[in-house]
Amino acid sequence: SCIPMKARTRKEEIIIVASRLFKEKGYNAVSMRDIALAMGIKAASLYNHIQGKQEILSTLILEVAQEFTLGMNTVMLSTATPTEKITSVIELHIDITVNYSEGLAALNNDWMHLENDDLSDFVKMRENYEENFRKIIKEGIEKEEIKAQHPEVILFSILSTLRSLYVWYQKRGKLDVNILKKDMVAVLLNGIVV
Amino acid sequence: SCIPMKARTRKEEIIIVASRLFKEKGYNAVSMRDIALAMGIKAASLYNHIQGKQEILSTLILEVAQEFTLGMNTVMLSTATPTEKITSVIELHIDITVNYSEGLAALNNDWMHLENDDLSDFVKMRENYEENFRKIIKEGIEKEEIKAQHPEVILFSILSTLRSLYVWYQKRGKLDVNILKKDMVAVLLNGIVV
DNA sequence: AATTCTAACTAACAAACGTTAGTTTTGTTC
DNA sequence: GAACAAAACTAACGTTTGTTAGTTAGAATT
Repeated sequence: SCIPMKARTRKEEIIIVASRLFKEKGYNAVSMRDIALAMGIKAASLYNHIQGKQEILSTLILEVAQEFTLGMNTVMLSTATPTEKITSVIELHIDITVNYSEGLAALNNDWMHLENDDLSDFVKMRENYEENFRKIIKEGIEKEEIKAQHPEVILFSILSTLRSLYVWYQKRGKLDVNILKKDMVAVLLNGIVV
Repeated sequence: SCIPMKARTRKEEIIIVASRLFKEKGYNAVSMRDIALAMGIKAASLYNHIQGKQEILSTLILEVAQEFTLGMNTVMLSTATPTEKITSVIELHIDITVNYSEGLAALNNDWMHLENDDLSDFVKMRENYEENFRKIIKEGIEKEEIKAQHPEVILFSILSTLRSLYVWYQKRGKLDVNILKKDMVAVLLNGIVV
């Protein structure tokens, strides 16, 4: 019933299967026995490959979080204009949505169930990411590329649209990525009214 | 430690306290003992006032869902232009965000943990709501008030921004509602670039 | 003063939880 | 075919879960 996809080790297989269940029901509503059942094995067997339930969650989330951090750093180091940078960030989000759909769901919905260093690391990465985005917008306002009003509302509006994208992307059955990128940039930057 | 707010019955008090916990940790991560502790009583005592954990969730979510349905119906029956209707829907979301912040969190994050009729009722209301929103946008395109491209992207973009609003609203410490409405409408309708 | 109602309590339940220990099966390498 | 590692198994553990049953203290009503 399950397509293991690109898993190379048994551990990765477990994480992929678990992430699919997490996406539908949330971390706390999925038991180790649920994951084992979806793998076709017993719950105890999972522990031959992973340390525990927490490890699945943190592996899943921190992998995606690092992808975001890496992408954002690349954008920040570029010499592009603010508008181009925003476009790049939008495209970054869409790329990650397409490639890490399940991990993204866990990142969005279950990050608060991370523990200890994993939790604080994640929160730090998230704050850093938002701060970089904020810088881009402010730079855009200074260079008069972006409207000089409500930078926080702009930041929030773009970010929450991008963060919800993973829900929508699969509901609308796998659109062409490049078309999606163009459309999203058009709507988010230029608005809606004629 | 808890401010009971506008609770009129003991049952409403429990639901308010529970909703605060749900908002932070999610439905499945909050136990009846957690709720009882926050109320300053024992878990078993909760059952003098409510039927079970599920009732808390469904009361919470369906109350807010009905608020949305009611508001949307009012908008649909009005003779306003499509742009005005979208503005009204944005304002509706902000009003509900301000007044039902905790219930909105449950609606967004834990609706899939509803059971039986509650679940199917909710899904139906949600689909209906989206369909009405879609009609408004299409009407706006026909009357050439709204850009004729990517109606689904427009729908998704506005909706996910509005749905995430409850997170932002409290993080940015209680902004003035009327200013927030104006800013949101400006950003969502007119876009970002100059 | 007796009764009823409300809302708390203690005690316990069966089920499900994450996890551990020790054992057996399976497939590969010498 | 013996030895080995990988990956499954059974059985059980101590907790926590939502919930039920029966009881009790205090306030309101009769």
